[in-house]
Amino acid sequence: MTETPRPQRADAVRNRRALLSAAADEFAERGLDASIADIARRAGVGKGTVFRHFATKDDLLAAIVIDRMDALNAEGERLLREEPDAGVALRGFLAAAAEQRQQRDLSFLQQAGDLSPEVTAVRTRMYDTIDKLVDHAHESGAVRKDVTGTDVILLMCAPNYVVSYVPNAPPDLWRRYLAIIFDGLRPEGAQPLPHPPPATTA
Amino acid sequence: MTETPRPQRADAVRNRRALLSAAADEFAERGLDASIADIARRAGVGKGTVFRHFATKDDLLAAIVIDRMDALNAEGERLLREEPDAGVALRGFLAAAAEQRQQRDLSFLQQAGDLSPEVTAVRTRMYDTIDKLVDHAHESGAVRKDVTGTDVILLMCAPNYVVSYVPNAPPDLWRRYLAIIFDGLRPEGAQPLPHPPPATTA
DNA sequence: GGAGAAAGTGACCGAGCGGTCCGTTTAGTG
DNA sequence: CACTAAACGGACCGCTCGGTCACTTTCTCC
Repeated sequence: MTETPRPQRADAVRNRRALLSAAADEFAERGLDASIADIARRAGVGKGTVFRHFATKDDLLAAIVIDRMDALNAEGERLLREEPDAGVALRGFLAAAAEQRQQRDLSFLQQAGDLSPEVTAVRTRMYDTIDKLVDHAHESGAVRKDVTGTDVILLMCAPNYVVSYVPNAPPDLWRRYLAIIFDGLRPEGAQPLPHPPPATTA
Repeated sequence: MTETPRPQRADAVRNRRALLSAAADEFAERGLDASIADIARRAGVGKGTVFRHFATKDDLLAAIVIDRMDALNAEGERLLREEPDAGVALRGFLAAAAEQRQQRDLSFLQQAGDLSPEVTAVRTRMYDTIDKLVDHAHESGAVRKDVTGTDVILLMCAPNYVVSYVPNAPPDLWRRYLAIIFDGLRPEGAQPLPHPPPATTA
Protein backbone atom coordinates (compact mmCIF):
# COMPACT_ATOMS: atom_id res chain seq x y z
CA MET A 1 0.00 0.00 0.00
CA THR A 2 2.88 2.35 0.75
CA GLU A 3 3.76 4.27 -2.38
CA THR A 4 7.37 4.57 -3.40
CA PRO A 5 7.61 8.34 -3.79
CA ARG A 6 10.74 8.59 -5.93
CA PRO A 7 13.47 10.03 -3.68
CA GLN A 8 14.22 13.74 -3.92
CA ARG A 9 16.95 14.85 -6.23
CA ALA A 10 20.33 15.59 -4.68
CA ASP A 11 20.26 19.31 -5.39
CA ALA A 12 16.79 19.52 -3.91
CA VAL A 13 17.78 18.12 -0.53
CA ARG A 14 20.88 20.28 -0.51
CA ASN A 15 18.87 23.40 -1.22
CA ARG A 16 16.23 22.51 1.33
CA ARG A 17 18.85 22.28 4.04
CA ALA A 18 20.51 25.51 2.96
CA LEU A 19 17.15 27.21 2.98
CA LEU A 20 16.26 26.06 6.48
CA SER A 21 19.57 27.24 7.82
CA ALA A 22 19.48 30.56 6.00
CA ALA A 23 15.93 31.17 7.15
CA ALA A 24 16.80 30.51 10.78
CA ASP A 25 19.71 32.96 10.54
CA GLU A 26 17.68 35.57 8.77
CA PHE A 27 14.74 35.32 11.17
CA ALA A 28 17.19 35.55 14.03
CA GLU A 29 18.68 38.77 12.73
CA ARG A 30 15.61 40.56 11.43
CA GLY A 31 12.75 38.97 13.31
CA LEU A 32 9.63 37.49 11.89
CA ASP A 33 9.40 39.93 9.01
CA ALA A 34 12.63 38.96 7.39
CA SER A 35 11.78 38.78 3.71
CA ILE A 36 11.66 35.68 1.58
CA ALA A 37 13.86 37.42 -0.97
CA ASP A 38 16.62 37.92 1.60
CA ILE A 39 16.38 34.35 2.78
CA ALA A 40 16.64 33.11 -0.80
CA ARG A 41 19.68 35.28 -1.46
CA ARG A 42 21.36 34.09 1.73
CA ALA A 43 20.77 30.49 0.74
CA GLY A 44 22.11 31.20 -2.74
CA VAL A 45 18.93 30.21 -4.55
CA GLY A 46 16.17 31.96 -6.42
CA LYS A 47 12.99 33.12 -4.76
CA GLY A 48 10.92 30.60 -6.68
CA THR A 49 12.91 27.77 -5.12
CA VAL A 50 11.83 28.84 -1.66
CA PHE A 51 8.18 28.42 -2.60
CA ARG A 52 8.86 25.11 -4.29
CA HIS A 53 10.00 23.74 -0.92
CA PHE A 54 7.64 25.64 1.36
CA ALA A 55 4.25 26.66 0.02
CA THR A 56 4.05 29.77 2.18
CA LYS A 57 6.28 31.75 4.49
CA ASP A 58 4.39 30.28 7.43
CA ASP A 59 5.21 26.78 6.26
CA LEU A 60 8.87 27.66 6.27
CA LEU A 61 8.57 29.04 9.76
CA ALA A 62 6.66 25.97 10.89
CA ALA A 63 9.44 23.71 9.65
CA ILE A 64 11.95 25.57 11.80
CA VAL A 65 9.69 25.62 14.82
CA ILE A 66 9.05 21.88 14.60
CA ASP A 67 12.75 21.21 14.30
CA ARG A 68 13.66 23.19 17.41
CA MET A 69 10.75 22.07 19.56
CA ASP A 70 11.46 18.48 18.75
CA ALA A 71 15.09 18.83 19.79
CA LEU A 72 14.07 20.52 23.01
CA ASN A 73 11.51 17.86 23.77
CA ALA A 74 14.10 15.15 23.22
CA GLU A 75 16.36 16.82 25.77
CA GLY A 76 13.47 16.97 28.23
CA GLU A 77 12.77 13.28 27.83
CA ARG A 78 16.43 12.47 28.24
CA LEU A 79 16.54 14.39 31.54
CA LEU A 80 13.38 12.64 32.66
CA ARG A 81 15.06 9.31 32.03
CA GLU A 82 18.61 9.94 33.20
CA GLU A 83 18.61 12.68 35.82
CA PRO A 84 17.59 11.34 39.22
CA ASP A 85 17.31 14.75 40.93
CA ALA A 86 14.00 16.19 39.74
CA GLY A 87 14.97 19.76 40.59
CA VAL A 88 18.17 19.49 38.60
CA ALA A 89 16.24 17.94 35.72
CA LEU A 90 13.72 20.77 35.52
CA ARG A 91 16.38 23.38 35.78
CA GLY A 92 18.45 21.60 33.16
CA PHE A 93 15.52 21.66 30.81
CA LEU A 94 14.95 25.37 31.32
CA ALA A 95 18.62 25.98 30.71
CA ALA A 96 18.52 23.95 27.50
CA ALA A 97 15.55 25.96 26.30
CA ALA A 98 17.23 29.27 27.02
CA GLU A 99 20.49 28.13 25.50
CA GLN A 100 18.91 26.92 22.30
CA ARG A 101 17.10 30.17 21.84
CA GLN A 102 20.15 32.27 22.66
CA GLN A 103 22.61 30.41 20.49
CA ARG A 104 21.17 31.85 17.38
CA ASP A 105 18.72 34.47 18.55
CA LEU A 106 15.65 32.33 18.23
CA SER A 107 13.41 34.41 20.42
CA PHE A 108 11.20 34.92 17.42
CA LEU A 109 10.07 31.34 17.91
CA GLN A 110 7.84 32.38 20.74
CA GLN A 111 5.88 34.68 18.53
CA ALA A 112 4.95 31.82 16.24
CA GLY A 113 1.38 30.86 16.92
CA ASP A 114 -0.41 27.79 15.63
CA LEU A 115 1.07 27.45 12.20
CA SER A 116 0.00 23.91 11.42
CA PRO A 117 -1.32 20.73 13.04
CA GLU A 118 2.23 19.41 13.17
CA VAL A 119 3.36 22.40 15.20
CA THR A 120 0.46 21.93 17.57
CA ALA A 121 1.31 18.24 17.91
CA VAL A 122 4.98 18.72 18.72
CA ARG A 123 4.12 21.54 21.09
CA THR A 124 1.63 19.35 22.93
CA ARG A 125 4.26 16.67 23.27
CA MET A 126 6.71 19.16 24.69
CA TYR A 127 4.11 20.48 27.14
CA ASP A 128 3.52 16.93 28.34
CA THR A 129 7.20 16.51 28.99
CA ILE A 130 7.30 19.75 30.94
CA ASP A 131 4.30 18.68 32.99
CA LYS A 132 6.11 15.51 33.94
CA LEU A 133 9.26 17.39 34.88
CA VAL A 134 7.24 19.70 37.11
CA ASP A 135 5.32 16.82 38.70
CA HIS A 136 8.53 15.12 39.65
CA ALA A 137 9.91 18.36 41.01
CA HIS A 138 6.78 18.71 43.13
CA GLU A 139 7.21 15.22 44.55
CA SER A 140 10.83 15.77 45.42
CA GLY A 141 10.02 19.12 46.99
CA ALA A 142 12.26 21.07 44.66
CA VAL A 143 9.47 23.33 43.42
CA ARG A 144 6.61 24.95 45.32
CA LYS A 145 3.34 23.09 45.03
CA ASP A 146 1.23 26.01 43.87
CA VAL A 147 3.25 26.40 40.67
CA THR A 148 1.84 24.41 37.75
CA GLY A 149 3.32 23.06 34.55
CA THR A 150 1.59 25.82 32.63
CA ASP A 151 3.29 28.38 34.86
CA VAL A 152 6.65 26.90 33.99
CA ILE A 153 5.84 26.85 30.29
CA LEU A 154 5.01 30.51 30.45
CA LEU A 155 8.04 31.46 32.50
CA MET A 156 10.35 29.32 30.42
CA CYS A 157 10.98 31.99 27.81
CA ALA A 158 11.27 34.91 30.21
CA PRO A 159 15.07 34.80 30.61
CA ASN A 160 15.62 35.14 26.88
CA TYR A 161 13.04 37.83 26.67
CA VAL A 162 14.66 39.82 29.43
CA VAL A 163 18.11 39.49 27.91
CA SER A 164 16.88 40.57 24.50
CA TYR A 165 16.70 44.14 25.77
CA VAL A 166 20.38 44.25 26.66
CA PRO A 167 22.43 45.49 23.71
CA ASN A 168 25.43 43.24 23.02
CA ALA A 169 24.52 40.95 25.87
CA PRO A 170 27.07 38.32 26.80
CA PRO A 171 25.88 34.98 25.46
CA ASP A 172 25.04 33.43 28.81
CA LEU A 173 23.55 36.39 30.64
CA TRP A 174 20.29 34.49 30.58
CA ARG A 175 21.70 32.31 33.37
CA ARG A 176 21.40 35.22 35.75
CA TYR A 177 17.71 35.70 35.13
CA LEU A 178 16.93 32.03 35.01
CA ALA A 179 18.52 31.81 38.46
CA ILE A 180 16.33 34.61 39.81
CA ILE A 181 13.16 33.14 38.35
CA PHE A 182 14.06 29.66 39.49
CA ASP A 183 14.60 30.99 42.99
CA GLY A 184 11.05 32.31 42.76
CA LEU A 185 9.83 28.78 42.08
CA ARG A 186 11.41 27.23 45.14
CA PRO A 187 9.23 26.40 48.12
CA GLU A 188 11.39 28.02 50.82
CA GLY A 189 9.70 31.11 52.19
CA ALA A 190 7.28 31.36 49.27
CA GLN A 191 4.35 33.71 49.67
CA PRO A 192 0.94 32.38 48.55
CA LEU A 193 0.25 33.32 44.93
CA PRO A 194 -2.36 36.03 44.40
CA HIS A 195 -4.10 34.60 41.33
CA PRO A 196 -5.12 31.11 40.19
CA PRO A 197 -3.07 29.60 37.37
CA PRO A 198 -4.43 29.82 33.83
CA ALA A 199 -6.01 26.71 32.30
CA THR A 200 -3.66 24.51 30.32
CA THR A 201 -2.89 26.06 27.00
CA ALA A 202 -4.40 24.16 24.09
CA MET B 1 13.53 85.99 24.43
CA THR B 2 10.77 83.38 24.58
CA GLU B 3 8.73 83.52 21.40
CA THR B 4 4.95 83.57 21.66
CA PRO B 5 4.13 80.74 19.29
CA ARG B 6 0.48 81.50 18.61
CA PRO B 7 -1.57 78.84 20.45
CA GLN B 8 -2.87 75.87 18.50
CA ARG B 9 -6.33 76.06 17.04
CA ALA B 10 -9.12 74.33 18.94
CA ASP B 11 -9.77 71.64 16.33
CA ALA B 12 -6.04 70.92 16.19
CA VAL B 13 -5.73 70.14 19.88
CA ARG B 14 -8.92 68.07 19.74
CA ASN B 15 -7.65 66.03 16.82
CA ARG B 16 -4.25 65.56 18.38
CA ARG B 17 -5.80 64.07 21.47
CA ALA B 18 -8.12 61.84 19.45
CA LEU B 19 -5.16 60.69 17.41
CA LEU B 20 -3.05 59.77 20.42
CA SER B 21 -5.89 57.81 21.94
CA ALA B 22 -6.79 56.06 18.70
CA ALA B 23 -3.16 55.21 18.06
CA ALA B 24 -2.73 53.71 21.51
CA ASP B 25 -5.82 51.56 21.00
CA GLU B 26 -4.81 50.52 17.54
CA PHE B 27 -1.25 49.67 18.52
CA ALA B 28 -2.64 47.70 21.45
CA GLU B 29 -4.86 45.61 19.20
CA ARG B 30 -2.62 45.09 16.21
CA GLY B 31 0.87 45.61 17.56
CA LEU B 32 3.52 47.87 16.18
CA ASP B 33 2.48 47.42 12.59
CA ALA B 34 -0.97 48.87 12.94
CA SER B 35 -1.34 51.09 9.90
CA ILE B 36 -1.53 54.85 9.89
CA ALA B 37 -4.64 54.64 7.73
CA ASP B 38 -6.45 52.58 10.37
CA ILE B 39 -5.37 54.92 13.13
CA ALA B 40 -6.65 57.89 11.15
CA ARG B 41 -9.99 56.20 10.50
CA ARG B 42 -10.37 55.31 14.16
CA ALA B 43 -9.71 58.88 15.15
CA GLY B 44 -12.19 60.11 12.56
CA VAL B 45 -9.67 62.15 10.60
CA GLY B 46 -7.92 61.95 7.25
CA LYS B 47 -4.55 60.35 6.82
CA GLY B 48 -2.93 63.66 6.01
CA THR B 49 -3.91 64.98 9.41
CA VAL B 50 -1.88 62.31 11.14
CA PHE B 51 1.24 63.49 9.40
CA ARG B 52 0.46 67.11 10.12
CA HIS B 53 0.68 66.30 13.83
CA PHE B 54 3.40 63.68 13.77
CA ALA B 55 6.01 63.84 11.05
CA THR B 56 6.53 60.07 10.97
CA LYS B 57 4.95 56.98 12.44
CA ASP B 58 7.85 56.77 14.86
CA ASP B 59 7.13 60.25 16.12
CA LEU B 60 3.59 59.21 16.89
CA LEU B 61 4.85 56.19 18.74
CA ALA B 62 7.37 58.29 20.62
CA ALA B 63 4.61 60.62 21.83
CA ILE B 64 2.73 57.68 23.33
CA VAL B 65 5.83 56.20 24.89
CA ILE B 66 6.77 59.50 26.51
CA ASP B 67 3.26 59.89 27.87
CA ARG B 68 3.21 56.47 29.53
CA MET B 69 6.76 56.51 30.84
CA ASP B 70 6.19 59.90 32.36
CA ALA B 71 3.09 58.68 34.18
CA LEU B 72 4.92 55.63 35.45
CA ASN B 73 7.85 57.68 36.62
CA ALA B 74 5.51 59.99 38.51
CA GLU B 75 4.04 57.01 40.33
CA GLY B 76 7.54 55.82 41.19
CA GLU B 77 8.45 59.19 42.65
CA ARG B 78 5.22 59.28 44.61
CA LEU B 79 5.99 55.89 46.16
CA LEU B 80 9.51 57.06 46.95
CA ARG B 81 8.05 60.03 48.81
CA GLU B 82 5.02 58.52 50.54
CA GLU B 83 5.61 54.81 51.08
CA PRO B 84 7.81 54.17 54.11
CA ASP B 85 8.29 50.42 53.49
CA ALA B 86 10.86 50.18 50.70
CA GLY B 87 9.85 46.64 49.76
CA VAL B 88 6.23 47.64 49.41
CA ALA B 89 7.26 50.68 47.39
CA LEU B 90 9.27 48.68 44.88
CA ARG B 91 6.59 46.08 44.54
CA GLY B 92 3.97 48.80 44.14
CA PHE B 93 5.96 50.30 41.34
CA LEU B 94 6.29 46.99 39.53
CA ALA B 95 2.57 46.44 39.95
CA ALA B 96 1.83 49.89 38.53
CA ALA B 97 4.03 49.15 35.53
CA ALA B 98 2.34 45.84 34.85
CA GLU B 99 -1.10 47.30 35.37
CA GLN B 100 -0.52 50.20 33.02
CA ARG B 101 0.67 47.91 30.30
CA GLN B 102 -2.14 45.42 30.83
CA GLN B 103 -4.97 47.93 30.99
CA ARG B 104 -4.80 48.61 27.33
CA ASP B 105 -2.39 46.02 26.00
CA LEU B 106 0.62 48.24 25.88
CA SER B 107 3.20 45.51 25.67
CA PHE B 108 4.24 46.92 22.35
CA LEU B 109 5.85 49.74 24.30
CA GLN B 110 8.75 47.51 25.18
CA GLN B 111 9.61 46.98 21.57
CA ALA B 112 10.04 50.68 21.02
CA GLY B 113 13.73 51.45 20.92
CA ASP B 114 15.32 54.87 20.99
CA LEU B 115 12.86 56.89 19.01
CA SER B 116 14.00 60.36 19.95
CA PRO B 117 16.10 62.27 22.47
CA GLU B 118 12.94 62.99 24.46
CA VAL B 119 12.24 59.29 24.82
CA THR B 120 15.78 58.68 25.95
CA ALA B 121 15.48 61.50 28.47
CA VAL B 122 12.26 60.32 30.07
CA ARG B 123 13.53 56.77 30.11
CA THR B 124 16.70 57.85 31.89
CA ARG B 125 14.61 59.65 34.45
CA MET B 126 12.53 56.56 35.04
CA TYR B 127 15.62 54.39 35.38
CA ASP B 128 16.93 56.77 38.02
CA THR B 129 13.73 56.41 39.97
CA ILE B 130 13.93 52.62 39.77
CA ASP B 131 17.52 52.70 40.94
CA LYS B 132 16.46 54.68 44.00
CA LEU B 133 13.61 52.28 44.72
CA VAL B 134 16.00 49.35 44.55
CA ASP B 135 18.62 51.07 46.70
CA HIS B 136 16.08 51.67 49.42
CA ALA B 137 14.89 48.08 49.17
CA HIS B 138 18.49 46.95 49.60
CA GLU B 139 18.91 49.07 52.72
CA SER B 140 15.73 47.76 54.31
CA GLY B 141 16.65 44.18 53.44
CA ALA B 142 13.59 43.58 51.28
CA VAL B 143 15.58 42.66 48.20
CA ARG B 144 18.72 40.57 47.85
CA LYS B 145 21.89 42.60 47.58
CA ASP B 146 23.19 41.00 44.40
CA VAL B 147 20.23 42.21 42.37
CA THR B 148 20.79 45.59 40.72
CA GLY B 149 18.50 48.31 39.45
CA THR B 150 19.21 47.20 35.91
CA ASP B 151 18.07 43.71 36.79
CA VAL B 152 14.79 45.08 38.03
CA ILE B 153 14.36 47.20 34.93
CA LEU B 154 14.81 44.14 32.79
CA LEU B 155 12.54 41.93 34.86
CA MET B 156 9.89 44.63 35.17
CA CYS B 157 8.19 43.74 31.92
CA ALA B 158 8.40 39.99 32.28
CA PRO B 159 4.99 39.48 33.91
CA ASN B 160 3.22 41.17 31.02
CA TYR B 161 5.30 39.29 28.55
CA VAL B 162 4.46 35.97 30.13
CA VAL B 163 0.76 36.73 30.27
CA SER B 164 0.69 37.81 26.64
CA TYR B 165 0.93 34.15 25.65
CA VAL B 166 -2.23 33.21 27.49
CA PRO B 167 -5.25 33.58 25.20
CA ASN B 168 -8.08 35.51 26.86
CA ALA B 169 -6.05 35.98 30.00
CA PRO B 170 -7.90 37.43 33.00
CA PRO B 171 -6.88 41.06 33.39
CA ASP B 172 -4.83 40.59 36.55
CA LEU B 173 -3.13 37.30 35.86
CA TRP B 174 0.11 39.24 35.78
CA ARG B 175 -0.09 39.40 39.58
CA ARG B 176 0.67 35.70 39.74
CA TYR B 177 3.89 36.02 37.79
CA LEU B 178 4.94 39.22 39.44
CA ALA B 179 4.61 37.36 42.74
CA ILE B 180 6.83 34.51 41.54
CA ILE B 181 9.46 36.85 40.18
CA PHE B 182 9.35 39.06 43.24
CA ASP B 183 9.85 35.99 45.40
CA GLY B 184 12.97 35.35 43.36
CA LEU B 185 14.25 38.80 44.34
CA ARG B 186 13.92 38.27 48.08
CA PRO B 187 17.04 37.58 50.09
CA GLU B 188 15.71 34.55 52.03
CA GLY B 189 17.44 31.40 50.85
CA ALA B 190 18.72 33.02 47.68
CA GLN B 191 21.38 31.14 45.74
CA PRO B 192 24.34 33.19 44.47
CA LEU B 193 23.74 34.44 40.93
CA PRO B 194 25.75 32.73 38.20
CA HIS B 195 26.53 35.76 36.04
CA PRO B 196 27.45 39.39 36.72
CA PRO B 197 24.76 41.97 36.00
CA PRO B 198 24.87 43.84 32.70
CA ALA B 199 26.13 47.41 32.68
CA THR B 200 23.50 50.08 33.10
CA THR B 201 21.51 50.48 29.92
CA ALA B 202 22.19 53.75 28.18
C1' DG C 1 -18.73 89.16 8.57
C1' DG C 2 -14.74 88.99 5.98
C1' DA C 3 -9.70 88.20 5.37
C1' DG C 4 -5.99 85.28 5.99
C1' DA C 5 -3.58 81.81 8.28
C1' DA C 6 -3.92 77.31 10.15
C1' DA C 7 -5.56 72.88 9.70
C1' DG C 8 -7.80 69.06 7.17
C1' DT C 9 -8.24 65.87 3.28
C1' DG C 10 -7.68 62.02 0.12
C1' DA C 11 -5.76 60.99 -4.41
C1' DC C 12 -1.30 59.84 -5.38
C1' DC C 13 3.63 58.00 -5.31
C1' DG C 14 7.38 54.72 -4.81
C1' DA C 15 9.02 50.88 -2.26
C1' DG C 16 8.70 46.36 -0.58
C1' DC C 17 6.20 42.43 0.34
C1' DG C 18 4.32 37.36 -0.45
C1' DG C 19 3.25 34.57 -3.97
C1' DT C 20 2.80 32.96 -9.21
C1' DC C 21 4.29 31.29 -13.62
C1' DC C 22 6.66 29.71 -17.34
C1' DG C 23 10.88 29.29 -19.92
C1' DT C 24 15.42 27.21 -18.75
C1' DT C 25 18.72 24.16 -16.51
C1' DT C 26 20.10 19.90 -14.54
C1' DA C 27 20.11 15.39 -12.23
C1' DG C 28 19.05 10.84 -12.87
C1' DT C 29 18.24 6.67 -16.03
C1' DG C 30 18.56 2.99 -19.71
C1' DC D 1 24.51 10.04 -24.83
C1' DA D 2 20.04 11.21 -25.11
C1' DC D 3 15.79 11.86 -23.00
C1' DT D 4 12.52 13.19 -19.37
C1' DA D 5 10.85 14.76 -15.30
C1' DA D 6 12.25 17.29 -11.46
C1' DA D 7 14.06 21.40 -9.89
C1' DC D 8 15.51 26.16 -10.62
C1' DG D 9 15.24 31.19 -11.47
C1' DG D 10 13.65 35.66 -11.73
C1' DA D 11 10.41 38.73 -14.11
C1' DC D 12 6.00 39.68 -12.85
C1' DC D 13 1.44 40.59 -10.28
C1' DG D 14 -1.51 42.56 -6.81
C1' DC D 15 -1.52 44.53 -2.60
C1' DT D 16 -0.39 47.35 1.44
C1' DC D 17 2.28 50.51 3.54
C1' DG D 18 4.42 55.18 5.00
C1' DG D 19 4.67 59.51 3.39
C1' DT D 20 3.61 63.82 0.06
C1' DC D 21 1.03 67.55 -1.91
C1' DA D 22 -2.12 70.70 -3.93
C1' DC D 23 -6.54 71.92 -2.92
C1' DT D 24 -10.47 72.82 0.30
C1' DT D 25 -12.47 73.76 4.78
C1' DT D 26 -12.47 75.84 9.24
C1' DC D 27 -11.05 78.56 12.96
C1' DT D 28 -9.69 83.05 14.80
C1' DC D 29 -9.28 87.82 15.25
C1' DC D 30 -10.30 92.53 13.88
